[in-house]
Amino acid sequence: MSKSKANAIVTLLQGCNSLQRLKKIQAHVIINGLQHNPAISNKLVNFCAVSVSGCLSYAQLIFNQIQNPDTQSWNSIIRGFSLSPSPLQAILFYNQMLLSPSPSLSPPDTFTFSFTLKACERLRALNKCQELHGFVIRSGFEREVVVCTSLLRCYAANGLIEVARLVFDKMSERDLVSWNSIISCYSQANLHLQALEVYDRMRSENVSVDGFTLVGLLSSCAHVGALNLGVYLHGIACERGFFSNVYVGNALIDMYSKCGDLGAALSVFNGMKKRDVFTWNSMIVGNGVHGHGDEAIYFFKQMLMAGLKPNSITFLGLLCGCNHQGLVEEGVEYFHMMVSRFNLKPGIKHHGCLVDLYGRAGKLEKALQVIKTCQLSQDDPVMWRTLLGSSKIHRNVEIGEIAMKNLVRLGASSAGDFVLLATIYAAHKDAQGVARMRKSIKSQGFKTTAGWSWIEVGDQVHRFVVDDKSHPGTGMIYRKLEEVIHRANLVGYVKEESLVAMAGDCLEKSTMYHSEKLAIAFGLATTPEGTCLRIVKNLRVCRDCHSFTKFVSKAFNRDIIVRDRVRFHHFKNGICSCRDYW
DNA sequence: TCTTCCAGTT
Repeated sequence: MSKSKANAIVTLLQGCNSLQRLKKIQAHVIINGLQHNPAISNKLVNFCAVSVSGCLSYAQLIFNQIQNPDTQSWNSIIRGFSLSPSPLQAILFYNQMLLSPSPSLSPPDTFTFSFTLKACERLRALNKCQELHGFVIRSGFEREVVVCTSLLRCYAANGLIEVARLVFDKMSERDLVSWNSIISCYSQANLHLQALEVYDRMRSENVSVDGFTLVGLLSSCAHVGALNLGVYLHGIACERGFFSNVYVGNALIDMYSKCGDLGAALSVFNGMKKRDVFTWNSMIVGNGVHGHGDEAIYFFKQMLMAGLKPNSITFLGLLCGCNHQGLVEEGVEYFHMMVSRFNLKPGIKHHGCLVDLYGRAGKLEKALQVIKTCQLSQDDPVMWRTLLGSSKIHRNVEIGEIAMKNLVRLGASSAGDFVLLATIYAAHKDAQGVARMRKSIKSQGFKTTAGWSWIEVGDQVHRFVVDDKSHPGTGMIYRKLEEVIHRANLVGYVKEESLVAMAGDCLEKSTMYHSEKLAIAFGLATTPEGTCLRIVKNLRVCRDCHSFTKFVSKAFNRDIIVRDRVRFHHFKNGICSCRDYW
């Protein structure tokens, strides 16, 4: 067999772009007796496993015929399977590799570890990840940036973010991908403050950012409502030419709309040259959660005109918009359109939107019917809780009790649910009903979810919980709060005693120092006159805090935007954008 | 070779 023939075939393989053509080349390989030439086998496996999707079984066939696969061939087949729908195969090949008759001829290298770890990441195979970690250390690969980055991602995917951080901290050398990876791992683990802290460190170490960094950071800014930092990152994106990156554009839209600035989201949208489904969805969802149903519908229509196919998230955004604006007919129409026009099966969340849509509009029987006709919904506490919420708005005892019974049946009833039903009884002056609910709460010893609020001042995000005393400026904050309450009282604020307070010591003790009040006091004390305060809260705003914030916006002449668990409240001059309906 | 965006979740 001549060397030039082998070289010619390798060249042919390099230009090959289809399986059909590959099979022809393979025929030449066999005719010329080159099937055991390692360079050629390598190229063949690599081509099938990586370059053409769906050829993995063929790659495996060729691989099995290689008598003594070298490291490169093993890597090709492991990589192919690590990215495939069956990553477990990649791990099996890795095991085989270690057990091969002459392991010294094909020792695992950087590539082997990173591909196998990718498979572990996708499979959430923690044990294998730990085993690999040990081997990486023993074989001296822990100095390799790529291997360590793969390791940290693998730990993070398995929920061990602290271990991921440890791996990151111990790296002798880091590249931009490792920085980006730790940021995105934090962001995906909902540890947004940590993600933003990594950026502080990047800045102090003079590491420059790229599109990936920006996307991870913007996503965290969106979640904690860190608008100032988001705006700063927007500036960097424009300056360094990342604005044309569609991922960055989408992350910017999401950040602006989650931080309550839909105008800025729109201008980013308008400036984008390339838009994908994410872009449109971000606009539709953004308008939806702000209660701008008609705007969401407008963007949906534009999206169709631009030739894009909506997906299930598009419809969630649309339904959410219809919901907050009370567009019942439109919402129902879109719900049915999912199947009839786009062949998308509504999921549990779409049903949830429909229940909410009917419920808020007072069509409680219809809402109940939706739950009853969907098998999945009947066993979902969120559905019944939604119905209970609607029953409270419309003071419907009968449906409220049905919802409560089902929550109890599912073992999912919480203190908040009993409070809701108690409110309905109270509205009907049913003292016995209220007493029964109070008793249930006490006897079952429910705990409420701890509420917290963030506020961004400068480039720092400050977090407060109920009756928080942990902030370094606690003394100043509480003194300011006294002053704020006093000035709010002067313009008409009266503390609202809610049923929650009536229920006494089994629920939150004091509505005086709810986390948003502390955040507001802190914001007023530390920002210049006239600055808009933006607060993000994990729960719904309570009646008293809602009223308090309205009066504060008037007394201090400040715009205050509160993003609660479900929607935005924009307080201005004593009035809230939700018109007290939330 | 290692990295990214849209919902909702008590």
